[in-house]
Amino acid sequence: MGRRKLEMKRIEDKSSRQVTFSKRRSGLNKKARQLSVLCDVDIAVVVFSSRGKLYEFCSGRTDSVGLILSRYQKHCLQAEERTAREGDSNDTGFHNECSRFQTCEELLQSVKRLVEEPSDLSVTDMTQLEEDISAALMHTRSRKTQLMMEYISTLHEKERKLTEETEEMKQQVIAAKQNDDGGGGVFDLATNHTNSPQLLTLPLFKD
Amino acid sequence: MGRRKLEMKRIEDKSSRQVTFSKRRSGLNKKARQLSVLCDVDIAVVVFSSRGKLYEFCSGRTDSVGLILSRYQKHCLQAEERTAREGDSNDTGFHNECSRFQTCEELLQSVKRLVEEPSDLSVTDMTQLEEDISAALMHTRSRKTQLMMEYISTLHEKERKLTEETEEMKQQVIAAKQNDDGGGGVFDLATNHTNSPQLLTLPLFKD
DNA sequence: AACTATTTATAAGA
DNA sequence: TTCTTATAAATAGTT
Repeated sequence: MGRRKLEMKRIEDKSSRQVTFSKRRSGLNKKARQLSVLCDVDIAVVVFSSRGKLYEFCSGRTDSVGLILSRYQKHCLQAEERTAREGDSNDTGFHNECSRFQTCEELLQSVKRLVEEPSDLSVTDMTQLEEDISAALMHTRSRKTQLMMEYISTLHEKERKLTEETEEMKQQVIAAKQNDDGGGGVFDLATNHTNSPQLLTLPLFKD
Repeated sequence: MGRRKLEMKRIEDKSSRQVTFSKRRSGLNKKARQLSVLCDVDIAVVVFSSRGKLYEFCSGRTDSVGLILSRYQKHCLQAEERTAREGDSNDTGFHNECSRFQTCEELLQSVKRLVEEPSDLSVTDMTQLEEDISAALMHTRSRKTQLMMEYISTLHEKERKLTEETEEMKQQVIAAKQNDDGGGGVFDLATNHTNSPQLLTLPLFKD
């Protein structure tokens, strides 16, 4: 759409590539916003320009790319776990690759044994063990990062709510003060039940 | 664009909402693909339908939403780091412990060389390299965790302050209210604001 | 940044 | 669902 049809390949002229980027990026965001509103869905769009600059969009319902992304990660991990379980249903334990260790516990004990008593296991065995441990480590790390990101998201949300509440309070104080001055017929008793949004408990790093 | 202009609000009819979702989602992906090709950028799009189903798109250059998202997280953390240490600009290098590689760049290039051209380096050399890389990885990880913990601390602090402020406000409102008690009727004007939850934008890792 | 000639996307209908 | 088509929307090149 435009004066002529564009070939679908990288625009070589830097300047017009920049212009097209700007126009089409806003177009993409518009489309994303429309889709999210019309169809009632959550959308996040992340763009990295060739020079590494970050552009992001996300639908208003969540209003945080990070929130959608942590949801994405959670979704992926769950899918991963599902397929892992499908693969062989007798493996109740930790993950696919960990062929010989049913549980994390078991793995750790094996490692301990190997460290303590010089075993007669072959290099192949050790390689397998190395891979198992490495896989477990990867899994742990990814979960750790995911949990931290989620936790940060909840903190952001809390911050938002508290800021909101404080703003509200300020408004009320101003209103109340004005009532004192004028002595007129407007009063404010609302603060007793000012929807205090239950922000107190804060479980650190517990799912 | 269609037989008639659509209002920009949720389509109530479930069936046509589904049809529109399908059409517009593919449209959005097409737009994203075009933008990525024409302007040579990386794009990830994540959509969660209202029933929690995940749809994802990402540009072919990376071919992994996860990759782009981890880049997103990295970007955010770096931004956080920058703002966190506005003061001390004397630490120019990458890490302390990594003995032979001054910069991350240098280390990565060395590794690349070793992978590309079958080198004549000895096992000892490779072991050293392995240890260097491992050290860099450790360093990176520990720094990442440290930064996230610091960030969480600042969020906790913020939360504390906001809670405090809110408490104070409540006291003020109560005090103001008591001054009014002599007056006649009791009215409540405050709930007007209370009921508008006003979802504001909350940039993750910027502040 | 605005303006159009065109192309493209898509809402409704088949 | 898939295709068709009238119409709305996006945008390439221009000013």
